[in-house]
Amino acid sequence: MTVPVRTRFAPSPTGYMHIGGMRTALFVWLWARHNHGTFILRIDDTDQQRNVEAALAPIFRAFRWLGLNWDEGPEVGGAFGPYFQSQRTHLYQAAVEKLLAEGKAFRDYDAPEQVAADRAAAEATKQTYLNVRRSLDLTDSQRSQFDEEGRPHVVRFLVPRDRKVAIDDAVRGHVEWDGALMPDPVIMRSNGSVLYNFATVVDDAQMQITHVIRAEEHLTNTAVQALLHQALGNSLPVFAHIPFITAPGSTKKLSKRDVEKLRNSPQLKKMFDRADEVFPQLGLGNSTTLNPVMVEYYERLGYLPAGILNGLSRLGWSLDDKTEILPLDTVIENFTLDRIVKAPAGFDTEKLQSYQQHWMNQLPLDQKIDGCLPYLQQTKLIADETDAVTRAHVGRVLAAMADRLKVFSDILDFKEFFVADETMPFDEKAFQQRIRDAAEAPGLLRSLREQLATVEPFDAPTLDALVHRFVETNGIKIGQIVHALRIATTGRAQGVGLFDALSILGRDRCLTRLDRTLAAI
RNA sequence: GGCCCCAUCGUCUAGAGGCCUAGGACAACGGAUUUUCAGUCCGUGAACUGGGGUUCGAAUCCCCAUGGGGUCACCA
Repeated sequence: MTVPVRTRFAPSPTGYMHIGGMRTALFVWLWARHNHGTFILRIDDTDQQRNVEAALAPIFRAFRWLGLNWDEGPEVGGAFGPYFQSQRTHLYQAAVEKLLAEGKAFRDYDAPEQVAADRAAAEATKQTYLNVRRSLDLTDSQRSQFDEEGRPHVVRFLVPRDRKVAIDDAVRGHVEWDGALMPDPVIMRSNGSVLYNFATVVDDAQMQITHVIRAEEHLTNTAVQALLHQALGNSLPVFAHIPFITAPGSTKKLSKRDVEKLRNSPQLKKMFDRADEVFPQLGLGNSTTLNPVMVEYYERLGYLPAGILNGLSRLGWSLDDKTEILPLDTVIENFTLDRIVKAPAGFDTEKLQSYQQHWMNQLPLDQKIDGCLPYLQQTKLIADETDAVTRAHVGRVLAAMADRLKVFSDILDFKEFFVADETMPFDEKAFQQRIRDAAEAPGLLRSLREQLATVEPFDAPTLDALVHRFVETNGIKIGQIVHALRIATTGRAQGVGLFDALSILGRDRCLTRLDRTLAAI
């Protein structure tokens, strides 16, 4: 009989979802889905923050955005709740009592200063620090006296120092530690609350977690946790420690602080700059409020879940020797723990970008429109109420943009199709170079304007033919007119295909803009 | 420093003794296409950390060294 797989991800309410944490969560989720098992979300809020709800919102938001649904946890409930550690104290208390009663844990009355001194002494002599078990030698009367005095104490788990602990990690293989080298960990504070390392063990057992999949930094904790499970009479879950993600161009774990330090690295600079360009327009702050370690950065910039998921899946995992493009279904079907790479993976934002581009290019036009409309609305480039005409216009712009749309917010780089003709800004430098400084440009534009006024129909192929004929008739090179025409009608030196741009704008708007240009020379 | 983990192109990775004169992707570089930009197509350069074993044969197994990293709280 095989036991149904139950996995969990246990975030603490930090106020944002870390992209590396998201990768871990994805792997945990993937393993559950691959096995048709259960994925549980459990909130590690043992250190009682003030505003758990607000700090949790971005985390739930990230899961929802990527479509990583949880089967048990906050908001959905489940048979093993509550799913907030802060509401499970009775379970922890009971477990502590049990260990105490069985002599597997003890009350430690040593003052914190005493413990610190012990530690310092060990360090001074370069010895492995082991807590001194003074309280174990207390007589019963001394102990009851201490309790009567209300002397503060912690509860420590009594590590069996005469043996080793070992686990068979699903990604790292056999790992073992020597109990003789492990200090007795505090499992309950003097205020009666328990520590994470202990709560996790109690929760994993009570929630019948079969696979503890988490980041590598927890590997060391596992020694204590395995011992604790044994002491509590639990069977051991399968552990799988996946490597963390390193910051781009670094060998160190990707952290929020790290990324701030790297904001001027070649790779990340673009990401920060883009945030500073786009987020202010949307009223979302800037690269300080939302940076590339946060999942929300990608969501707000208009990345696709498929792109992020593909990128995250390939960070420390691969299907085979050549498949890069992976729809989620394919990953679910093929995801196994033994294919997780043991070494840390560098977070490569450019590769992420390439997955994103692929998935964006796959997206049907209609969905591109849906994705872009909110950006145009939030920046007042179009009205909040979109009618069919607006929708069609956005569709034409997007069709012309083609591969130029990498993320939805890129639509904001093509404002020329949405701003009023009378106030459309001109790129001054380009205007100077291609129109004012190009001796023949004004005359050519004037004469071309006459032909544009009457040409029928006003569509891209016709305009294309018209301009080429114009070039021939006037004995000029095409470069002598297209640049000027582009700047005159769109205000910019770059953009979509010129004739697409003209036809999208339509005759009237083109003429108006041309007139403005001619008047500005 | 103790304990633990890790080690293939710049980066993500394939590789579980002969299929490897080490494959793919991103990035880089060169060329082609082009009215700009984006793209597309073709091509180029680029790696098994070092040293010992084991073996007929090692990127693959073992040992040592080196390097990188994680962790050592009444944080999670």
